[in-house]
Amino acid sequence: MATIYQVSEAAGVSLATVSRVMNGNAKVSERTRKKVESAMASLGYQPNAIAQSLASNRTNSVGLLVSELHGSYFGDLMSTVENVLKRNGKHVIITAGHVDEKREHEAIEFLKSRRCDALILHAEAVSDDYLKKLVNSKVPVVVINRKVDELEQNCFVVDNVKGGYLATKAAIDAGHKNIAYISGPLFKKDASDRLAGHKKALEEAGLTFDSNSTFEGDFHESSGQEGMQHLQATFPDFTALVCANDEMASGAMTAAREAGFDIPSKLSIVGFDNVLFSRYLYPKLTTINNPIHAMGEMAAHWVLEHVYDIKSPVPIEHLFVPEVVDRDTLGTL
Amino acid sequence: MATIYQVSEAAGVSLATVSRVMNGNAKVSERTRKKVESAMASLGYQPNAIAQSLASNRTNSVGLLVSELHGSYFGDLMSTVENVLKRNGKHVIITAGHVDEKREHEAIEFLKSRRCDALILHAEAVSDDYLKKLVNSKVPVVVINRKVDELEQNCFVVDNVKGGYLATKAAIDAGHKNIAYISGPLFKKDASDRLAGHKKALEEAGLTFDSNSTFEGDFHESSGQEGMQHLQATFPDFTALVCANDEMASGAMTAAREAGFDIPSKLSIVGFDNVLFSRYLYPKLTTINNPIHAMGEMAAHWVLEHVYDIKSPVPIEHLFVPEVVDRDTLGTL
DNA sequence: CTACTCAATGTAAGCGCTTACAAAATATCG
DNA sequence: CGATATTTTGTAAGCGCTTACATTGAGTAG
Repeated sequence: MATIYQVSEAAGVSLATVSRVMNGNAKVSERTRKKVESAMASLGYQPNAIAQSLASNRTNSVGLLVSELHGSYFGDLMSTVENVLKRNGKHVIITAGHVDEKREHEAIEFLKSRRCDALILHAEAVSDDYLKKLVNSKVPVVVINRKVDELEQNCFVVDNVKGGYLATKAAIDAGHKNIAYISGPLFKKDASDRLAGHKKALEEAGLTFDSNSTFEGDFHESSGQEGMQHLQATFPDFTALVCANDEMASGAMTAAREAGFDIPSKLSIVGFDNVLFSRYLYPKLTTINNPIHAMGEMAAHWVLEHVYDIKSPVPIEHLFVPEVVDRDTLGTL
Repeated sequence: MATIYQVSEAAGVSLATVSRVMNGNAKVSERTRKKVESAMASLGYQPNAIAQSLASNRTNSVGLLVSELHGSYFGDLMSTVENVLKRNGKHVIITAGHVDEKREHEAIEFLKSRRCDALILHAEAVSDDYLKKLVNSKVPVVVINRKVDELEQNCFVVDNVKGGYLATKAAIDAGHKNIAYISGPLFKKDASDRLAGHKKALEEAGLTFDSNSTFEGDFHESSGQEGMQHLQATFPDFTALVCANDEMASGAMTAAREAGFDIPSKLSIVGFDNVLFSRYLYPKLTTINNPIHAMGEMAAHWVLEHVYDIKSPVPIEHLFVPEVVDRDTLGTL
């Protein structure tokens, strides 16, 4: 593997000059630039990014922490972030935290040890305090899908309360009065916010909230099935079921079908997130759009602007509004 | 950010000693190890991975190229690879090639410039020659889902011909005689292999292959819908439809439903890959298991064994056999 | 022709580590 | 107890770049 030194020799110039043409910054005469470039080409020279980073204290890479490497939600997030960053010549280093405090912590430390120029975190398990400390350290950080007090400027979140509200409101508007709810794990802020929105919509419509109408799931498919089964016992007669995400809605649909409910004639279902596969489901899932794409883009632009001085083409927003995606699983009563 | 130098000062030892306790390799007396460790702790020292890499010529990271960062298939692959590598203290740097020769090439060059210790490539667009050159250069490379002549030892593939054969055979065994097929883009080896398997099964059963019975899709959902519509015109009366992947099968199911076909009573459908969501579909998709999980694991173990001298717990295999996953979309005639 | 600019290039000191090799400290043994 | 083997520690030379500063060499004005 050729080094800059060999290039400089071949081109008959100094290291500094080669470095200059590589970085295109300083003024190099056309003649020597040509010489250097042809030397590079003939040696198949490829700069050593590691050495560049060490010397320049810039890695041109931003760390991205997600909970999992699979799943539609994270797939969308990773894709979006990578796209806008790559378009600007920056690279993404992705790690997974698996919603586990220790592993998230390690993942973040890993990204820091790789000297990422900035971090984009979808951190679910790590404490607010840790995040605050992180933000106050040297490395620029943005947090996705989590609002931390005092860190508003670094957070990009969807209005989960509103989303939860809209989901249930849609069911109410369709004439439903007995509405069951499968929540996410309530220690997670987004899950509890969505539930809060659900309650708000009920209240506003003069419906009373019955604690038997709710099942606490874990955001995974299977807990949607469990929830459906559980709710049939604790809260029979519900005509609509709102789920805190699409995975659980899918599970609930399966369970409902097995229990002989036709969707949506006998049971309406509303999801949340609008992940890609929600549209492949049958019937196509009515859900709440979670603008993960927009948030990822915004987070990436924030980084470009704050770290690399590349102005964002769009104004930086921190709060995103969810919307109802009306498809086929919500029937009028 | 503390450096090794500051640690060495605080502990009253030399750089080398600090380095030694960090790497745990050389013999350091218990006493000085303690001193160094407490100095590290009190300084919050975190080694600079970049500097370590430059000095040691080891990055402890392996590059992973996938076509996309989203999608079940790649999600599974990334997860699996990351899991086994992380378990062994290695890190994964993920990039996307987007099935475009130029972008794949760039992505690989990026991984090389980051001095990854090894590369795991799901490369679809780059030429065989390029891959051969790559393998013959310094960096250890493994290729997933693509068999390159002369590079058998570096390739991990599923037997696509057999998979295609099994899918169609399953339909034949269920009594179907008019079997349509939606293939992937035929310039891709896996797509053409699967189609070859399909033809082989037909032939073996004494059924003649009618070119009107086939539609060339692009492996995406929407081309499944198109394919279904197209085939109704060119090859009416088919009772079973075999699709070269699950996404297209899902699209075909949607189109079939819209056209009023009940699945599986009026139309049977068989997919390929057994991605996660195939089980969420309604009816649950009968498909061919593509052991992407196993391949990812194997690729990771190959790297651990060949690059890091960590013996693989399982014998290294290069060819994986697909199997039928019998669910609800294949009906007997 | 000399003095002075200013652009183009070179020199060399790091960046934070690893690791041969050398030196010092300690253990072993007759 | 001294000589030798062995363990522990230190010294210093890189790894492949970037970049502040120094140098060179034209070009320009007087």
